[in-house]
Amino acid sequence: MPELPEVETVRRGLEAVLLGAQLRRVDQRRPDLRFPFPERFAERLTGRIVGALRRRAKYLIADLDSAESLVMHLGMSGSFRIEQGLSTGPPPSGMSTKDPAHDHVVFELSTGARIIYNDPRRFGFMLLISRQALAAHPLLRSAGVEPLSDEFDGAILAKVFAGKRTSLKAALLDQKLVAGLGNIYVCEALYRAGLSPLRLSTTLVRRNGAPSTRAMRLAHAIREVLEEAIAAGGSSLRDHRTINGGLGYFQHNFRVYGRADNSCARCGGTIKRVTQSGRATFYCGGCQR
DNA sequence: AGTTGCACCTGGCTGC
DNA sequence: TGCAGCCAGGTGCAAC
Repeated sequence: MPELPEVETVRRGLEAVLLGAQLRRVDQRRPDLRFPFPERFAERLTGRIVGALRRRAKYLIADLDSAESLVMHLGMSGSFRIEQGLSTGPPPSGMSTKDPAHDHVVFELSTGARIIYNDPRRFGFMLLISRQALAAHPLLRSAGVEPLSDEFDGAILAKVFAGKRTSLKAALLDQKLVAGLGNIYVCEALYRAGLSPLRLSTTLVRRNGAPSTRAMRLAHAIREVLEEAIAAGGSSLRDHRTINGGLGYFQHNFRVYGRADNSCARCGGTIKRVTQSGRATFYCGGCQR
């Protein structure tokens, strides 16, 4: 599930129930996810009030009234769901009852709602970082430009691509260059921009460092695909769902991802699947150059 | 220093 | 039906 649009969708869903709420009880059900939980994790959270829920790159950041922030990453398979107080009996039809074996953290709120973090593969993690140290923390400090920020444009892309020896695919997946893109949205953005994922990233930079028109096209495509995905509630692959148990819809708008051997809607060419640095890349050999 | 490949983990799907 | 093998949204780190 979780690239930028999915994390943003989760943020919006959680914000609605979390903002201003007190964490009445925190149930940490195992010692670690990808990393060990922080020392006295539940204790440091219990009684705290959430003042803001932000996103930076693929991280969710909950600012607490204790001068610490809870930083969360969903990894590959992490998800949250919200249960309102009365959770006895069967769930409403159409809502998933995720397997409780992978419910690793349960936050009980003063409002009676429960927020449950589920993560089968346990590639996600949670950290507690003092707000003062937050900006300087390696995870956040090294994160690249936010693709939905005002400053994001072709010129920024040209700047971060300059001197790189890698393909566009690898460069866009590098969180230190552009924050929040993952395998799906990199494939989709490159398709929309008509650029081959195999192309060297430096070919989007003019000799004087200025962005080429390709760089501007790519910046536009990235912003567009992310905004559309967020508007659709993100993508729901496999069993991933939004906070309320509903599905995101953007997966129906994939134009190349997961569509190997289908024909391209733009040029009629055949969509290819290749492997780049160990990950599947989908693109149209006909119209992506 | 910059890049690539592997490891981390579980579950779902495919094909024999 | 059973099961081995492969694949998956991410990312840190070891190895070139």
